[in-house]
Amino acid sequence: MERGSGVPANHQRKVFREEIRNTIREAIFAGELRPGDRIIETFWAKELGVSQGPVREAIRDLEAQGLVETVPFKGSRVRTLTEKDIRDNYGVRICLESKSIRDALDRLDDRELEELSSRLGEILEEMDGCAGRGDLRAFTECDAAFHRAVIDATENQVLLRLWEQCNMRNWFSVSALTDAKSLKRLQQGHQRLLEEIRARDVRAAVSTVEDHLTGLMDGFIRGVQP
Amino acid sequence: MERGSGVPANHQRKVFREEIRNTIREAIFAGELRPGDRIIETFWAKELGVSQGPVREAIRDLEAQGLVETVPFKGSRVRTLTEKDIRDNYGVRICLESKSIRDALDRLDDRELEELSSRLGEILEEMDGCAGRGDLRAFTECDAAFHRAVIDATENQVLLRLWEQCNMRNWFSVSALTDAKSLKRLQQGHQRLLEEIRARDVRAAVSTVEDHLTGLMDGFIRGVQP
DNA sequence: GAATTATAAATTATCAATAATATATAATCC
DNA sequence: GGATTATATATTATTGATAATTTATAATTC
Repeated sequence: MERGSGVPANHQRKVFREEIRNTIREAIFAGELRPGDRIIETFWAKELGVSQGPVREAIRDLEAQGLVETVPFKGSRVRTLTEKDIRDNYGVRICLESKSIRDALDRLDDRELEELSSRLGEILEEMDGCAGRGDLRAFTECDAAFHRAVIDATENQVLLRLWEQCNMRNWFSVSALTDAKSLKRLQQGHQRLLEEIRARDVRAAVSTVEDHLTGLMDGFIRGVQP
Repeated sequence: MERGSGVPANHQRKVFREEIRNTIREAIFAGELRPGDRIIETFWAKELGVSQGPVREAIRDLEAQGLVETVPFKGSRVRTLTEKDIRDNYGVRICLESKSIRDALDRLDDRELEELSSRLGEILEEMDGCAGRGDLRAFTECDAAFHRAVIDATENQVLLRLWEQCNMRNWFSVSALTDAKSLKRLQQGHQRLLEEIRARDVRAAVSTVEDHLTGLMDGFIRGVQP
């Protein structure tokens, strides 16, 4: 893990911890590290050619993100999600996303709403492509981008920060929603949501987003608990 | 910072990081560290007789809690809250607390609701005492305990975790609500809230909690931006 | 004197080594 | 043989020292 030479004089200088965090997170998403598996500081230090300290910090970051559980002096493990964990999570996420729709429609004027709609439209096109070729990974990114765009429109940083902690996009690898038909259906749900947002129909949009997220949740639960 | 002898063989062993975190947080709440002030790792290490590492981790914790901002290689500062930050924060908090009321009333049977009510009643008594003697600090603790009790009743861990990140109890030191009269009024608001919860009147309770939190927010904003 | 470049000081980021703690394994006792 | 105690091993928590980086100060140039 070299540094110094090739790295441009970037102002927001990268720091080991971040790279390590991303590497471990990738290992989790890729399924190399499965729920319940231990994450051993010294192992990753050796693996990545760094010392224990930065690895520790990276693991703490993942802990704050809810991906990892740590017990003092015993160590860290990839968090195991129970069905209840997932339900709790989606419950809160629905709550936050409903608020984001209300707030966004409240504060955007017609021109801004049109901009948002066109941005959402672009995302939907890409999402459609992902659904067509059954690319779950990319689809999940689009899905996150869609919902995030609405939250961004509220310009509420706190809302964004908390939402990121309970959008479980990262856990997609265990999801059961893999077939193209499911993805296509999901994409159509977003299409409908976009139209309702554009029409400033808060009630309908909130209801649609609730249905959508509940559906995701069910797929998730089936994936985790087969 | 001794350890070892007096500490009981507690299963959830304390670790330096936590003590340090609490100490620094106290310094922030007590106003020793004001918004914008730097938090220097080596200073606190010397101050507390520990090394730099645990202090670093403690600061990272505070960062995750939103109390501190860090830029790589430059250091950490106590976060400065703008009026917008506070509004965003309370907006989300209202959202989460409204959900907690709905969910709690939804899942508790009559006996459980009675238990919750009596617990809330106890807290209110203590709160009344705090208001009487104008003890803002203790009052704030009671206030947090009250709202937290409702959230605990939902048994939704995610809700609890996110709520803790946007309950700004910790920032009370800059609050303008110091006179006994204000505290008394706040306490009465909680009394009313308790009655509405006990009566399972979701709509009224949600409305009351919105008013209450909005009032807190206004006091907060006045305190920050005099 | 203003701008620019060197130098020094302060601070963070990382490392390598050690202490503290927990878990696994072997030895002992009954 | 099963329970209990010692021993060894693995891992985390902490330390003290060093490298990397930024900020402040002095020297230089025009």
